[in-house]
Amino acid sequence: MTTDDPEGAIDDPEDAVADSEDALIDGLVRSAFQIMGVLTRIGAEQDLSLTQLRVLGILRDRRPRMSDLAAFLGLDKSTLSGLIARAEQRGLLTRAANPDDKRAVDVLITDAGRELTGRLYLEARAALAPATGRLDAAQRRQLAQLLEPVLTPPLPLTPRPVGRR
Amino acid sequence: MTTDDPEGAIDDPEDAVADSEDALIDGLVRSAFQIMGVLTRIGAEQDLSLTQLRVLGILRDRRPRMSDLAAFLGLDKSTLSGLIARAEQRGLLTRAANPDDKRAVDVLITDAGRELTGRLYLEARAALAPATGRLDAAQRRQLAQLLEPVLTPPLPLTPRPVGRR
DNA sequence: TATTGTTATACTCTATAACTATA
DNA sequence: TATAGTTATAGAGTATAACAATA
Repeated sequence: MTTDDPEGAIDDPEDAVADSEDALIDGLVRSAFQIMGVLTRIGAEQDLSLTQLRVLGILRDRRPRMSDLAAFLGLDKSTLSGLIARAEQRGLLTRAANPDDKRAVDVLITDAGRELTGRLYLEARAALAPATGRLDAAQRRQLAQLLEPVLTPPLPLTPRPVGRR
Repeated sequence: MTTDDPEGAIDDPEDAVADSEDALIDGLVRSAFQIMGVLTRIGAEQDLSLTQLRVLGILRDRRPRMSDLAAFLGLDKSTLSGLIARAEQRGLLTRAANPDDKRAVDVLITDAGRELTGRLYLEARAALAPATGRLDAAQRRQLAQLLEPVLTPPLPLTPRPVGRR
């Protein structure tokens, strides 16, 4: 693939590196908007914003305090207060005092929230199946593996008490 | 990789397919939130919403009518009216009568909008470099190639007059 | 009649600022 | 003093409904 840019040397190795980054970022950005579109639509059908859906997904195996959750989401703590309050009124999650710090408030998913979240994530998988199905199983595994190093580490899991699952 | 789920048959080929889909969708969703986070932050520094930034990116080589743009973005036309009006007031894009249909309005990027968009996309690439840099160039190319079949087709490009670039 | 786009309205999301309680 | 969280406020994003102009 040559270029007709008179300023750039043809076959410059640095250009090749930059091109592979451009193509990758273009693909990542496009896939991001596509995924967000699916999640936004599925959430909207249940009057859940994208952020609320994301929070519920996080809470499935975590019990973070407000401030940690806000930092992870990149939101101001005041934004999270309202968001959590609305979801709490709908019975999807609860707030509980943090046992170690009387200033802090932990956020927990409820059974109803867990049930709804599980249902919506199945819907998302179904909605994306036509897209992911254009790869075979080996390609899907390879894509997931290549994605792994690019991903930011998630919020740490909250350990479950021994003996429960 | 075995499972301890007592309900599922071990090494069931259908389970393996489902697992590869789950892992892929998990990675795609996580990468989507990561990319959105970067774009949201970069846009916010210029008082641009994620959607406005996306619109500007689309307009770089397209001149869609309002209704087509709204449909592609998955937004109501009334939502787009406000969005475009605010960006137009800032001089980043313009509306022009569609020559073929007197009801329709085309959306065009301005020179200022193009300049800003180019700058922000460079910023996004720089912000994502630590993440994409965890792959070498060959891996980046492979990742982009595997992503390609998964992606929804973009809005059609508006052909440029011959002789211009 | 149907389509394109705008406007009025209402609600959610978001950040900033000011506040209380605790560390 | 600094940190955790809430509330008040204001602006942007979003959809629904009603409307005017054109197809």
